[in-house]
Amino acid sequence: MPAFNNTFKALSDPTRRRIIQLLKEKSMTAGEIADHFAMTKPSISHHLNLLKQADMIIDEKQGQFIMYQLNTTVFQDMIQWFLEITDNEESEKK
Amino acid sequence: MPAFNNTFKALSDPTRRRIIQLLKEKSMTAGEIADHFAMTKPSISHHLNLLKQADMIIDEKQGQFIMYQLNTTVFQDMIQWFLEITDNEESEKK
DNA sequence: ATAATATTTAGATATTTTTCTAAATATCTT
DNA sequence: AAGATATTTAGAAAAATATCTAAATATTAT
Repeated sequence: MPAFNNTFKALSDPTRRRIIQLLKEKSMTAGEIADHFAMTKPSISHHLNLLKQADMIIDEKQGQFIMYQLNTTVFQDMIQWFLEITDNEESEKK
Repeated sequence: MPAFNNTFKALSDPTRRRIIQLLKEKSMTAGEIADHFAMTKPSISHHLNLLKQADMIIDEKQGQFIMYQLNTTVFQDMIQWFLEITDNEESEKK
């Protein structure tokens, strides 16, 4: 169970948000992802690791490659959080 | 126009998220907010400042007090961002 | 088995963030 | 005007984060 805090932390970095946007379009290998940034591969690998710990992406080894894909379920939970901020009352059934 | 980045940064801290939750219930003065935390007032003031820079709260001086209130419009924008992640295609009208 | 490719891990450094104490500013009360 | 209260600003210290280079691991191809 990934803490909510990890999710927000993961989203606080622009590079990680861009990675999410990229993976929204299609799944990619770590190398492909890294090619989109002016940053070393170890740095991207670190960001991928944080996203993974936040349960926002899923990795699958394919031979010597590692394919990354978005895990959209966490985003649904996020939307819930935001809705509860904006909704006046409601949803407060104890 | 507060950069999107500030909003995500603001949300990345648990204290600030709790402040948002508090203000969701009702507007409060800086001091009232601070009373909910085991943290000094200057620290809370700093968090309030970050939330304000992210345009997530509005402050209004009332005599010697400063009343803080939630600005929900930004949260609507956030929800949009998350919806665009989860929605498959759609909304891609150039 | 060696070499080449893909990716991560380890460790170091620089930057950013959080939090504190002390001081400053502003308002209200006497 | 002096004192009390509410809040912020300034500056410092500690902790967390982002990024790099170098090395390690794993897979594929020769």
